[in-house]
Amino acid sequence: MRYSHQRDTIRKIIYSTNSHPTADQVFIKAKKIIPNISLGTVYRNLKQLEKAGILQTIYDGNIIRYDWKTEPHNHLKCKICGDLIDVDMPDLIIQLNFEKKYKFEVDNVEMTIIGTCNKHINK
Amino acid sequence: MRYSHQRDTIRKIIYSTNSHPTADQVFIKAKKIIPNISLGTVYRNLKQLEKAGILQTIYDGNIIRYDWKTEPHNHLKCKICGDLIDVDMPDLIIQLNFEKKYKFEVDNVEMTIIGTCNKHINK
DNA sequence: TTAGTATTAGTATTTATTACTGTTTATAAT
DNA sequence: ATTATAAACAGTAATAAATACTAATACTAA
Repeated sequence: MRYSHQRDTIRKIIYSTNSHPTADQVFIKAKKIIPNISLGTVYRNLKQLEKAGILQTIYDGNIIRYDWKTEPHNHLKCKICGDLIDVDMPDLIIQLNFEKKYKFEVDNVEMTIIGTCNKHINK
Repeated sequence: MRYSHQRDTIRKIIYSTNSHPTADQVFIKAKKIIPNISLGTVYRNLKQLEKAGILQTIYDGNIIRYDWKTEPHNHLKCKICGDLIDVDMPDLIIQLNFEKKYKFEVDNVEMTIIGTCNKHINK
């Protein structure tokens, strides 16, 4: 993969946040650095970076978000603010259960836990 | 919610399959019963039936599918044939862990386990 | 039976994403 | 350094999923 200023900018945007931005949000940020960058360029590069294992796509309902964290992990989704919070999960227990019970070879587990994050819990 | 032939047909279509159809797949089936049914009608009624708790939406990647099973459950997704297989999950363990660890009030857990289903495993 | 309103079919619009095309740019070889 | 070449680009058009709109239709309570 040849170097390009646009792709590098897009990568840096993803790597500088934990907010799991959408393609459009990346586009908005990228325009502040490269004003005439094209939305198609953003989509194309996000896809390319994913393919290269440099970032990961996550499905938040029916919209696609991008995450620099490529190790397996899952998300807590706040129903109030919509924030996605990264969590590490011991998938192994689940994995083993299903392989036996359903004769199903597990590759990975996509999990979103929906609820209320600590910002909205008054203790 | 007032009776309508269209809505009842749509409900019956969902309730007669375990294939978790998309809105478009429901539309195709519905047209065989009501040839001039509109796609908008299908979308509107699926949404209405979901709101009424009569069916459930599930996110398969970034596409929306519909399921008559409204009790909490999760899915195994076969990467080869794309089939979604219903599974019951003891969510409670996960739920309790996250509530303590992240101060996060869990409502529900959306989980898809991706891998290979038993149709493709030659034993 | 009728009045009132939810629902409909059909169409237009919106939103997210991908495809296309002529131009630009990174980079390897001269 | 110059050039050749293919990757990448901006800009635009096209596609697909879902929603919004509107005049006509059809439930259902009175």
